[in-house]
Amino acid sequence: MSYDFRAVELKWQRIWKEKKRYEAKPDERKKFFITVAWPYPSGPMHVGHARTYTFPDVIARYKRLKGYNVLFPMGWHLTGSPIVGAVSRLKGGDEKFIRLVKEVYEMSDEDIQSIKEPIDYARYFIDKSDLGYKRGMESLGLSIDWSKEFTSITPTYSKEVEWQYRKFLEKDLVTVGSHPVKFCPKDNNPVTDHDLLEGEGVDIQEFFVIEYECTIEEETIFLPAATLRPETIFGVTNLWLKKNSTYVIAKVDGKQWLLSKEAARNLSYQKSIEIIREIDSSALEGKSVLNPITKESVPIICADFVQTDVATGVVGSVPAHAPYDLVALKGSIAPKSVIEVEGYSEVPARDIVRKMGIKGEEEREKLDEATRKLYRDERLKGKMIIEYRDFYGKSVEWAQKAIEEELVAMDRGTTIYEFTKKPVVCRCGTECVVKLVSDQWFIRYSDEKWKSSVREWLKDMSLIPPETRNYFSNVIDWLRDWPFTRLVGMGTKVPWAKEWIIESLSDSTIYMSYYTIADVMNNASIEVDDDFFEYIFLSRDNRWKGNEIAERAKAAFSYWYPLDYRVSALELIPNHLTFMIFHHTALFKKEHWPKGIISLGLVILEGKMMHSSSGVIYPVAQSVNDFGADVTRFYLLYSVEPWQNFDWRGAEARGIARQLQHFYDIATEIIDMKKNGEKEGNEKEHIDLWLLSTLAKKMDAYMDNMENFRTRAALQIAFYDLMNDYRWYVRRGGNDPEVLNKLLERWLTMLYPFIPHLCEELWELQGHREPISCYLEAPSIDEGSLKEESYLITLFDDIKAALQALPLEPETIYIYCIPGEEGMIDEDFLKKEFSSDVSVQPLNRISHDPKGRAKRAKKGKPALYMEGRDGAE
RNA sequence: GCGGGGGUAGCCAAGUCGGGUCAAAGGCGACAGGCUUAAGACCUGCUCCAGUAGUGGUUCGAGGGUUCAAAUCCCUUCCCCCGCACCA
Repeated sequence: MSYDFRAVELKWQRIWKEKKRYEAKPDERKKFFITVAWPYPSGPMHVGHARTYTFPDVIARYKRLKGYNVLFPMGWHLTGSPIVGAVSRLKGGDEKFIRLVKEVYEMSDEDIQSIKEPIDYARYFIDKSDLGYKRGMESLGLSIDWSKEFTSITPTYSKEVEWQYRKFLEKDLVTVGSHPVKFCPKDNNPVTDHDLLEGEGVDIQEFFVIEYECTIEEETIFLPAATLRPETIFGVTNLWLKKNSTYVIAKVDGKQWLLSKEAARNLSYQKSIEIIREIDSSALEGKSVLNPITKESVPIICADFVQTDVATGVVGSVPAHAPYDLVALKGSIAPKSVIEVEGYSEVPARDIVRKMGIKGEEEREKLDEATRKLYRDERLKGKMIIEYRDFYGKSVEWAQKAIEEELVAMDRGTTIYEFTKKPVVCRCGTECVVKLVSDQWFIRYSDEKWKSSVREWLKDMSLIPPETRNYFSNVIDWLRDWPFTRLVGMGTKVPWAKEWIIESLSDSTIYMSYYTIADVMNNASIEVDDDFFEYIFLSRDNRWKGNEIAERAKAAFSYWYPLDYRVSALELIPNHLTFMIFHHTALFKKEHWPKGIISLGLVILEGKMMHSSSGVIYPVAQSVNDFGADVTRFYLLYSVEPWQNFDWRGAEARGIARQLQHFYDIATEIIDMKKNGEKEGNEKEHIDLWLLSTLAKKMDAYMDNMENFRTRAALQIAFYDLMNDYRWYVRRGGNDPEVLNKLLERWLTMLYPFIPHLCEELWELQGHREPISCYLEAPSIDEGSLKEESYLITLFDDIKAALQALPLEPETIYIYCIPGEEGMIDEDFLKKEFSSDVSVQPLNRISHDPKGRAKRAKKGKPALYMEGRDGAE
């Protein structure tokens, strides 16, 4: 009978919803609380997301089978700028984006018209669109408790975020400082990589600026040379300015600097700059400047290769170690070596220029490469060879730091920021600059005390897969202060600085705690404050004590918390997952710190990365439509373990549909046998005992895998292994309806977490009134039947293998076995299987052995001899 | 550069921690046969090479080593993927 996946799935989804099957309330049972990263609904839900959410569903369903009271909730992450950006692109008539939205996201003109605010766009992808997340999750049959749904901008939740950050302020875990960002001068806003036309992935680099004093028209002017290698200051032979170019004299943080015109503009986003007058570089050629460290006087020289739009437009020249400088000087000034490095002569820059065959300063690509290579070698292996204080013999890295400190101390050094690659262009067409955002707030993850408490807790956490432990530990080590405030996007405002918004990763670190109380809060209309959270989370007595809402929330929190498992992605370990641990340790009592983290791998589509923005996606809605929810779920879990990367291939999904259909057919046959009352209550034969015993073994293995989240291994056992066992049973003549129904009962239970609709349906057809549960106890194991059957299977395989190498049709198969083993050989079965006569001859009763094969018989492995139909062997 | 993961038969992917039972699970694909009016459905078989007997040979990125024995342990080397922070 053809099984209608969709019809049955919709039926059960309706029943689950009507009976509120997955709404979890505290009770006397053991609890299991699992959460998964809430989606950011900025586009369609695709099969990659489907795996992320199906995996915890499988675990949740399994835990329910094991008798746990399970909470598996869901919410929506709306914080941040992409949704806001999408809406402005929609409204601004961005053609490329509108085409994507229409063709891939299936938005109609009306849909687009209806979107006025960012929240409308988010809502569209939550539950309005067929491709939306909530619909996708429901169509997959996820056992989510929707009564606890909320978003990251739900007002009461924002109150919790505010509480969290005020606590941080109190505990001195936040600090204010400055931070460089990519910035569009026209939009007057920071830009993210997604907002860029050009320059995606370009980094911001910190340059050190050395101020060289110079007297110009009787004024003291500083020439700020930007460099990545301040230690080479000992080898500076001259300064470079761009030939015939307009420079300016400007007041920068109280001092007079000479800057290129472009630099003055760019740097005005980092420092206070007041331009005094312009001056052409030619007017400065030949003047000399004072090296602040060596006190030497070196000349200013103009050259073409200087880029006025990079850094300051003033460059220190170190011909011994900088290929550009060496080439540009053309030997007019002798290089001064300051670093000695293995594999190079006294003037390393000359070596590499010769080796790479660089002819002139116009060969920029080669010069850039030479610069990179030389810098790497010198930094890694170089030693300082200058006689200055204790510098001689020290590493380049050490010297760099020492010089920086010294220059800063003598007020001749500072830092500026610059892109690693230019240009960086905003979507609006304007070239971006590096802006130094002052009064940017940071979370002080660098705090050693905080780090060590996180490290301590990490030891006790269950981390899946185990390799992630190391990863976490490294992340904790190199985690720096995190700027958590933004100027754009949706989110919660920083309570003490309302012009700032708390950015998306930073407002989602402890939201799991809110799930525990979300249903209470969703149905209450009260104004909460910090005290409220102090009371329910930390049991600090205050005016909320005795308040009905607060008491209910408190009870729910105490019951559900801590979080048992957080399900997320491998790529979130360097930020979100680690932040979560940090924040919990800082805010909650130790008994409420998260117990485990499962990090999932990514999903690719037919070998390609899926990106909603590129349109390379396979939406969940389509998969469910094409194959059904159970097939989609099964397929997402059967081929690799959750933490491995998964490649979605349509051809394989089709194969699964056939297999599940087949399973359905077998199951209904078994059910019909029972209905027809065939052979009820007979004494159990060997093969019946074998089936139940092997089933019991498989159940053990299944549970061992499920407990360790190896869903793939568990599913392989629960489906394919049992399918093979079933086939073998039937092949061996097994047909006891009672035994088969027992098998099916367990089979359905084991498969239920993976393909719940199909299992519920068959469970009902089998005549059960109650929902599937508690059928995970295995039948007893009859070791004897297992042993006997495996003897026969080995024999069967041997005969098959031998026959394969022979071109004959066997007339008689002679089997020579150790005396006593003959009882395990089912002659009738072998006769039937090989359409041949079978003669079993124990070694002490041999009657026919023309080739003397009997002597090859071993314990557990009989010897064989076969005679063909034509008389010939 | 730093950190993490990985390279297994036509493809995907187990196995590697705890060497042997590994020519190496499972799936997909291909092929053959069966069942059928027919089938993209199902069943059986087969898919490194050789073979008139359950076997032999050569394989697990490359090279070397340890061992009676290595896909599995050690060393060297090549290649691929991911993260490195304001992106959710």
